[in-house]
Amino acid sequence: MEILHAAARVFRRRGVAAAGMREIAEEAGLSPGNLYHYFSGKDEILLFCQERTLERMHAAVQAAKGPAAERLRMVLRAHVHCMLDELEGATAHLDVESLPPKLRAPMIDKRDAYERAVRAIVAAGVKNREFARCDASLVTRAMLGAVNWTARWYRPDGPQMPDEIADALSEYLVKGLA
Amino acid sequence: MEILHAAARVFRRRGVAAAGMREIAEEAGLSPGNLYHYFSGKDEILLFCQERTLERMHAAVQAAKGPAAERLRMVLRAHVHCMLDELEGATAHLDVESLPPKLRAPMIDKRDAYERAVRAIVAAGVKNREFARCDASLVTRAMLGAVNWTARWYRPDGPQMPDEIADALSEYLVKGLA
DNA sequence: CTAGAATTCGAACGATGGTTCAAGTTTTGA
DNA sequence: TCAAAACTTGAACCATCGTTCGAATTCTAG
Repeated sequence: MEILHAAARVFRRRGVAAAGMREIAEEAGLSPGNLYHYFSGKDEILLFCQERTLERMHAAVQAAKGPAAERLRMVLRAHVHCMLDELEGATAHLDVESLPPKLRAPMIDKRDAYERAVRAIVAAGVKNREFARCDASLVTRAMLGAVNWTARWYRPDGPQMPDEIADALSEYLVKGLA
Repeated sequence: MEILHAAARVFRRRGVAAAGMREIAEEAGLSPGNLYHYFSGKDEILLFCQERTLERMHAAVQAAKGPAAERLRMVLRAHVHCMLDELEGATAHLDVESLPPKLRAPMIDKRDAYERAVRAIVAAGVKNREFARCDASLVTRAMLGAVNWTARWYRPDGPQMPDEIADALSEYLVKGLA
């Protein structure tokens, strides 16, 4: 859906709270009122953006095979690409609080499930001595923080491509577990 | 200033954009209109909150002595404490975009100066073989992302104290440089 | 060709948010 | 003691935001 792409660009440019329906409408090339023929409101637009991204991240977890270090690198790389490739990822983990409680709860569940999945990889690596002993929960949050943060500083016209960032970042983050 | 503490709590609880002057006033124990006797508006309140935190972080950089690894750990630990100890830190790096351009520019300068200072420690460590070769800029951003992210998931009633989080997190982040 | 459905528009509504202000109250200092 | 300064208030103002709606336009199918 083209509208979601447009909305995601505005969310990213202005921040979710500051993004107005009028600006989203203009970015998508239709009138403000017309948005409501496709979505019930701003909340639903945000929800769809977030679900899209989070499903892509879940898929990356499922697709990861091999030793824990390798799986972790794959997931983190996919996560970075979600954040940077299209301009949509930023709203996923980053603004769950903007949703009304009814929509927020299931979204948080999915986000937590993703975090648990990543943590499980870390824990598995610790168990078979691939990684040093560590607080898997804390380390997982550190990793996710580092990758989520890319959405804040990445500039498409910067010196590095998303792919290089994904490589270098995931390598550094996994290295800290050795 | 007690008002700044109250404002910071509301910023943290609701997010900067969703925090209203009326709620800040109530949290601070005075009337909405009275806020304007102490600050020119919401923007200025946010600015002061951010400056306070950032100055504390700069101070931590100045205070750090010893080998690069040790200095880095000290800075990161201080950064985490800034985020979690008082409830004020979260607005610092996290919502610079909410400021109007006039106030934002000098704020971004200070934030960038802090980032450069941290990066300088990383680069110094690489230069004297304390750390492995790496992209100092990227690694610095990864570290800052990880510590900034703590403000998102930390809960005062959680199992870990800020001090434990600061220790474990800084240790993991520096370990990735070995 | 045409009737019905789908789409599109933009003005208007109600709510909310930051801010102002005239008027009261308290504090200060001589 | 008392006047000036500082502080405090709560209502009101204005802009903006999400949303609604009736009407106009375009698309679709028989």
